[in-house]
Order: sequence, then structure tokens, then C-alpha cells
Amino acid sequence: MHISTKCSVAIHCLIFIYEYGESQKVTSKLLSLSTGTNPVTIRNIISSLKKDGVISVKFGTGGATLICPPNEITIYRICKAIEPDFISKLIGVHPLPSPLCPIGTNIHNVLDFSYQKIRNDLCGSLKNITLEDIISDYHYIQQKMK
Amino acid sequence: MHISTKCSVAIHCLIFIYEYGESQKVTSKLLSLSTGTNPVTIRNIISSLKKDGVISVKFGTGGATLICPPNEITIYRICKAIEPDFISKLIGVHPLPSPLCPIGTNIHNVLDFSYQKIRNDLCGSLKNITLEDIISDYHYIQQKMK
DNA sequence: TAATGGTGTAAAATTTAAAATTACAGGAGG
DNA sequence: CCTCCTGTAATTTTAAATTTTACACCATTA
Repeated sequence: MHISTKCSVAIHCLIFIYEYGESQKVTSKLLSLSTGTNPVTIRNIISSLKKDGVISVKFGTGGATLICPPNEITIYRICKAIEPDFISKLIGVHPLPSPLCPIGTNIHNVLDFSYQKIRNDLCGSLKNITLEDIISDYHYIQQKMK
Repeated sequence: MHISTKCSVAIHCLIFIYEYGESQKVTSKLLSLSTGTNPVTIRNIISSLKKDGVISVKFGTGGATLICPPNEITIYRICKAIEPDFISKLIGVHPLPSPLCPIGTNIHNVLDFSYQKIRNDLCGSLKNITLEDIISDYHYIQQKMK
């Protein structure tokens, strides 16, 4: 498993909503076209972000808007919203070591020491980057393209 | 994708080889039983570690031994040996954003800024932990179990 | 007030990736 | 020369992720 491409789709959507959410109705169909991802997948992602208080979706008529300042939206938060236990899925351990072997018996506990460190580091790393940073990268690149 | 369970299998094997490689013939069958993983998968992992100079396997008759000090074997090195581009696979981006949308056009470049940071952090984190650390965790746990 | 365009989910089908299995050639040592 | 082991390739199986299909429900508007 990897940090699901759902995460990059979510970021894509959030940039889109940030840029266009005020001026036009950003629907799952529109986001689906922009990201190249199925509308249902988009709706699931949007739904998770909504539950997390990052965006709001107009009832009935549709359209998403940001309701949280971009500097409070970290990549960690996005991943967590979409897939609550992404971090434990990210670094997996073989499931069936032999209970008859002293190493097999203990390998899970042994690896937990190190893997927990790695997971913590990674969380820190993901918390260090916000949507604000990414939007600013986007504007920078857009500028350069002109 | 995630950090493959192959990595944890590899660590398991290396601990096993460290502990028993001198006193008995550690074959892929034995490792297969201890890890609960198919012998061919084990042989592939062992083969990668061999190419990386971490272990050596007796020709014809079989049996693996460590040929590298455990403090020089980082988790990063193990992952890299087993799957050379694991790091780029770990954090993926949706493959087909629309080229007709300014965000779709640039999303890959935009995310590269942030994702590269995350990848570098993760590599650092994985380089910080060596087989020596893990073996010492193993001995610690083994002691406690008595 | 019925038609339109949108959301939210569930369930099923498809696709893709990971792992296991099967198969076999080739070396070392008894 | 028989047995045990490695190294790899090819195939099959399994499991996970995505997409597709389906449909109930809400607002707006013609």
C-alpha cells in the first residue's frame, strides 16, 4: 500500500475549490473531469473532507467551498480524513510468522519499536506541509509558465 | 502501495541469519517456515540482499550468512535492495489529470515540490535505523520474556 | 409541481498489483 | 548418481483498490 493517490486527488480538489469555489459551482463532475477520477470516488473524498470540517457542500444544489484557512490544512490532516488508519497501513508487517520460532514469536513487537519511530517521523513530515504551501507552489509554477 | 511486507520479511530473515547463520545452515526453506512466507519469495529477497553485498549464500549446498556489519545495514538499504524504486512508489500521484485545466496541467509539478520533501524526510528516517538497533531490540524483548 | 442537476451511499464488477505456486536447470557433497 | 539446495521464469491465485451502476433524496426553476 502506498499513500493512496486518493490523497493527491484530494489535494487537487482542494486547490480547485480554493481557486474556483467562490466564483463558480464546483461539482463532483467538474472535479472528476479535472482530476481524471471517477465522480463517485470524488464524492467519497469530498464527503470525508466535509466530515473533517475542511470544506462545505451546498445541500441539494451542490457545489463545494473551503471553510477552513489553507494554512490549517496539512497533508497529514487530508490523509487522515480520507483514510483514518493510513499510517499503519503504510508500513506493513508480514502477518504469519511462525510461533514456533523465537524470532517469529517476537518479530512484530521487535519491529514495532522501529516502525513506530518511522511512522512518527512521517507524521511530522506530513504535518509540516499545508495546503497554503502547495497553493503557493501552484501560483509560482503558474507564473513561470507565462 | 506501501512499504512492502517484503521489507519486514527481509528484516526477519536478517535477524535469523545473524542469530543462526554461523551455527547452522540457514536455507530458504527454514526462513520460509520462520517467516510464514513462500520459499520462492524468500529466495528472491535473499537474492536481492546478496547482490547488495549484505549476505552471502553458499553455492550449491546452500545456507546464508551475513557478510556486512549490522550497523551498516539500514532499513533504507534493505528497502532499496529489495525494491529499487520503492520510494517513488510509496507516495503516488493520480495519473490522468486533465490537460485542459490549469490545475490538471500543473498538479504533478506542484506536488513534486512537497512530495520530494516528504520522500527525503522518509529516506532520512529509514537511514536512521540499522539492523544493529533492531537486533538489540530483539535481544531486549527476548530477555524480558524470560 | 414536475423536470433538472446535484449529493450521498451501497453493492457489484472490473482492474491492478502482490504473493504463492509450479517448474526446472544447475551446483556441491555424500 | 542421488539428494538437497539455489536461482529464475512463468503461471495462477489472492487481495486490494477503483470504477461502474444504481437509486433515494434535496433544491432550484421553468
